[in-house]
Amino acid sequence: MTTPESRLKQMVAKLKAQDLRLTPQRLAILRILAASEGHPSIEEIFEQLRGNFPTMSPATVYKTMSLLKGLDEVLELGFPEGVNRYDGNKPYPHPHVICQKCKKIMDPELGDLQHLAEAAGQQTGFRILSHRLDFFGLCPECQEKE
Amino acid sequence: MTTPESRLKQMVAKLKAQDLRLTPQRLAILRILAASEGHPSIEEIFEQLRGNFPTMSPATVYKTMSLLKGLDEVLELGFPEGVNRYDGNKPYPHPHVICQKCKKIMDPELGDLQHLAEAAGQQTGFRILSHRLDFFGLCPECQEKE
DNA sequence: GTCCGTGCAAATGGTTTGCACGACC
DNA sequence: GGTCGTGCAAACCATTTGCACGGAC
Repeated sequence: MTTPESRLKQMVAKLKAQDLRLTPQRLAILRILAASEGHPSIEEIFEQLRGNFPTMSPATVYKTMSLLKGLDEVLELGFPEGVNRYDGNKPYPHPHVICQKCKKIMDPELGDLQHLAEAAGQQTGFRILSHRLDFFGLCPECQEKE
Repeated sequence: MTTPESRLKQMVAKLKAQDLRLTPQRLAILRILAASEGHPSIEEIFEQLRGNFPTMSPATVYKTMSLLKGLDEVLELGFPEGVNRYDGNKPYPHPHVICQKCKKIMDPELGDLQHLAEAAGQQTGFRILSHRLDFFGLCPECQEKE
């Protein structure tokens, strides 16, 4: 089990190792990512930062998330018909369960998909490098409201 | 094994059953979808149609694909960082293998994911309704060119 | 003859980019 | 002090939408 504190240290260490600057804005974003149980959007992160950084721009959040993605310190979940979501706790591919109504996202534990990836690679001749598995449905709260 | 002809008939029947009009443009799009082994984009479909329909507009292709998606006669694969792709042969969720370089898409046969969907639903309390599984990597041709 | 579908053009909206000032190291 | 990061605004671009004409039934 990774704690928010240790996760934060990991990310800070990664930045320093790359000679990247640890600005107050970046540190604040890292704190949110390390502490967040959910899968925040750019907008949500931006709103949390506005209080402490009145001049904060969404562009800075976009750029920081792009940077962290390049360092493999955050997993980006892009959605063609919606807003991107980010996972700073498990920055590697893993399955997600997504509510079609309220957009809540959870992480089920399903074991790994290694055997599926190997089968897919063998059948097609592809060298498989990554994957994404999303389940779509209704969360318990949205089921009740139906 | 479904043939292009029978697949075309299925789609035409679905349109008629809904009292939707079978225009020459729609018929041409259905033909392309039924015959296509690949996973064409709107642009690719549009280009194939230009010859026969000089006045054809991309908007018509977009609207038709949206219509077919609503009828469950085509599977839309949306990509946040790229162009949507469409599968008219298997209009239900199934795994895909995608080349990161040339964007080729293939369908591996991996058995169904029913047990994974059930496990995900039980763990999270979600009612699972759909899913998407993509494997990303390099196709044989793009591996050689590295 | 009616209503739906087509096709042009304009709008949409999350994300990206350019650029100049300011701050981290 | 030099360079990188921030933040404003403008650009981007696939997709969606509005609207009026024309064709399917």
